[in-house]
Amino acid sequence: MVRRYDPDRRRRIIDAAIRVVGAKGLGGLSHRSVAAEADVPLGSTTYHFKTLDELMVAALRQANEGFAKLVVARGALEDPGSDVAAELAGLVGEWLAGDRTGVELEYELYLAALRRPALRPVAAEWCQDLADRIALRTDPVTARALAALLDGICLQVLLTGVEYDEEYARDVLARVIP
Amino acid sequence: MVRRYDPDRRRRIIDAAIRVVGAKGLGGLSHRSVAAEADVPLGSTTYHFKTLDELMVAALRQANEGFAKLVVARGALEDPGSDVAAELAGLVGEWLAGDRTGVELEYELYLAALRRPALRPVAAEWCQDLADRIALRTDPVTARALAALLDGICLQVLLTGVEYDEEYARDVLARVIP
DNA sequence: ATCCCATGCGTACGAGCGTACACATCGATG
DNA sequence: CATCGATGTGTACGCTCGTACGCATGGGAT
Repeated sequence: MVRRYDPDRRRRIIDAAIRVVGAKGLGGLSHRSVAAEADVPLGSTTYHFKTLDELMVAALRQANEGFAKLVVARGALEDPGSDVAAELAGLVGEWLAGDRTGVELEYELYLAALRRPALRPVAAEWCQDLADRIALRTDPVTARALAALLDGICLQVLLTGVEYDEEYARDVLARVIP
Repeated sequence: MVRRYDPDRRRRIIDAAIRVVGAKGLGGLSHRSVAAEADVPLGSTTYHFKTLDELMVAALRQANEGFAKLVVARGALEDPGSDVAAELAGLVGEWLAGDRTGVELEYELYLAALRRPALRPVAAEWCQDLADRIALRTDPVTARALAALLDGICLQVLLTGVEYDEEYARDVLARVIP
């Protein structure tokens, strides 16, 4: 009965949800676990998010900004003279290099969209955003293919435990660019 | 107390598990749901599979043969003179065309493997198998890239709801082949 | 023929879950 | 200042779950 009328309550719940998914996976996400992590009562999470899907969508939306921010921070895809394949390969390398919690989170939510229609639009947005960014430097068809290949490469790294090989990525990405 | 000494008990439980995952997703898999689907008592599933992970591994291993069987049935990748890109694009088209239960199942495995180390080897096997098959017709590096691109394309189709475009797939796959 | 134990069966327990709902508390509105 | 709605809080209900455990059974080893 202490922290009443918290203006950031909603945001804090979303942040907590991201931490929970990062720590325990999507399966560990529940109104209760989020409430505990956010240090708010159970009723508060159910008030702001009637269903778990709603909470997931909000969390996924926020988490998905991770890669986008990396792109901006790196200033990738900006210089029209640079090697697109090399830039993308480097970008993914940096993304995978640090704390992989964010990466795993993105893909977990991404793949969860397979079974949860509510997440589908968010996943589609993520695809589209990436393709759009790449399309600044290539034609749209190539951009979509590059996005698909990047996804595939990331998944292979995450799932098979194989090391990310930036050389290899740059090479095969370059092949897709006509 | 009727069906005692069922020699196929284990197999029937696995089959039931596959049906359950196909119908309700991995999240719907539980000892109880499988027991109900297989029409066996709860104790029987827990006896044959101490943990859910064990059951998942068995079920997914069996389910993963789906794509491989399709490859064999189609006789794909056999004729050394054929167009590899076209064959792969057609294969995926056929895979995605019919009942998508098997397809979703495969990708659900990916999702689960992200968080469950027990499933990682199974996912890795699937990746490796596909790459090996393709490597019959290309060098290993290209094969791995093709497998990644196929994954990415499938995911885009499954997640964004966009129609599978075999022409497009054939085109971009061909670009990867040197 | 006897015995052992892998296998099958039923039940019970405690934990965690989503949901619902009644009550408390402020901010804004008039 | 009075009121009302939005927001926050606490609790309780009914459900499903994994797990454990005791008993039953009969095939195969001896």
